[in-house]
Amino acid sequence: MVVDGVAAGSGGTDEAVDRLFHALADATRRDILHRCVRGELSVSRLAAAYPMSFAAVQKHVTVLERAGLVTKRRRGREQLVRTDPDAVGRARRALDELESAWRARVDRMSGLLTDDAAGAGPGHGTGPAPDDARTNTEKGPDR
Amino acid sequence: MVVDGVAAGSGGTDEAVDRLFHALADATRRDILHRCVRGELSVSRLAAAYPMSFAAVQKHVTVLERAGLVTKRRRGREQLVRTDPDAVGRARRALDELESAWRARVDRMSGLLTDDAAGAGPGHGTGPAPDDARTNTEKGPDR
DNA sequence: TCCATCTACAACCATTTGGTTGTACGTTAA
DNA sequence: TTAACGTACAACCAAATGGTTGTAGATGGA
Repeated sequence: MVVDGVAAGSGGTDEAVDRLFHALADATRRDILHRCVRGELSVSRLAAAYPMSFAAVQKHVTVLERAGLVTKRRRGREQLVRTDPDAVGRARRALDELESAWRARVDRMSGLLTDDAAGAGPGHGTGPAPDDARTNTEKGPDR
Repeated sequence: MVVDGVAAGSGGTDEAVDRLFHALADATRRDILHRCVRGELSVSRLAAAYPMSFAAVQKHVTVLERAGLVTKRRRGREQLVRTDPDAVGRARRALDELESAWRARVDRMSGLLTDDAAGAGPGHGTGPAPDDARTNTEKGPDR
C-alpha cells in the first residue's frame, strides 16, 4: 500500500509518478511538450529548434515517452511526436490529491489549535507521528 | 524566492518550475509533503520514518524548501516543516497552461491540418510547424 | 542505383543526485 | 555543568543525467 496508495491510485505507480514529474522537470522537455501540443512534429524538426544535438533531443523525447507524456507515430522515415493530453491530466491528478489532503486537514482543524498545531500534538503524545514508518518501508529507497 | 516575478507565465521562472517538478519527482519527497500537509513535523521526526539517514532526509527537505513546497519554522532546537499549499497550486498552474494550450489547438484546428497536412507540401510547411521557433531561442539549455 | 534524410543506439564525459559518515554547534533537560 | 537531542554542514561515493560524437539501418527521391 503504500499509504500513498492514494497517490498511487491517481497518477499511477509511484515509479510512474516519478517518471512523470522527472520528465516535467526540464525546460527543454516542457518546451517540446508545448510544441507538440500544437501539432505533431518529427524528431529532427524538433531538434532543429534547440541548440543541442539531434541525439540529445532524441533522448529528451524518449524520457517524455517513457513518462507517457507523448506518443510517437511513424510516417515514412520520420517519427512524429505528439503530446498526450491525458497525461497532463494524470499529473494534475497527483497534485490534486495533495491539495485535497491539505483541504481535509484544514477542515478537520477549522478551529482547533491555531498556529501551533504541532505543539499540541506531538507533544508527546507524539501521537501523530509515530509513525507510520511502516509506510515507507517500501517507498523510501525508491530511486 | 522564487517567484520573483514575472517571468514565464505559469509558475514562475523556468528555473523555479524546474525545481518544483524536480522536487516532486521523488517518492520520498512526495511522502514528506503528504506528512507535512497533515501538520508540522520536525526534521528528526520525519527522518525516523524513513530507512535512511537523518542527513539524507535533511537534504530532501532542503530540496523541497528550495522549490518552495515547504517552509521551515524554528521551535526551540527543532525545525518544524510544513507543506505550503500555495506551492501545490503553483505547480498545477504550470500544468494548466499546457492543458489550455492543447485546448486552444483543438479549437483552432477543428478540421485543418490533420496528419498529412505536412506531407503535402514542401514538407514542411504546413501549418503546424514551421518552427517558428518562436523564441525558444534559448530556453533549452537550462540545466 | 546512389545519395540524402531521419532514426536508432553505443560509447564516452562532466556534472548532479541521493546517500553515507563524521564533526561541530545551539538548545533542553538532568 | 553536563549530557542528550536536533540540526547544520563538509567530505566522499556510486549511480544517474544531460550532452557529445560516431556508426549503422531504413526510407524516399534523383
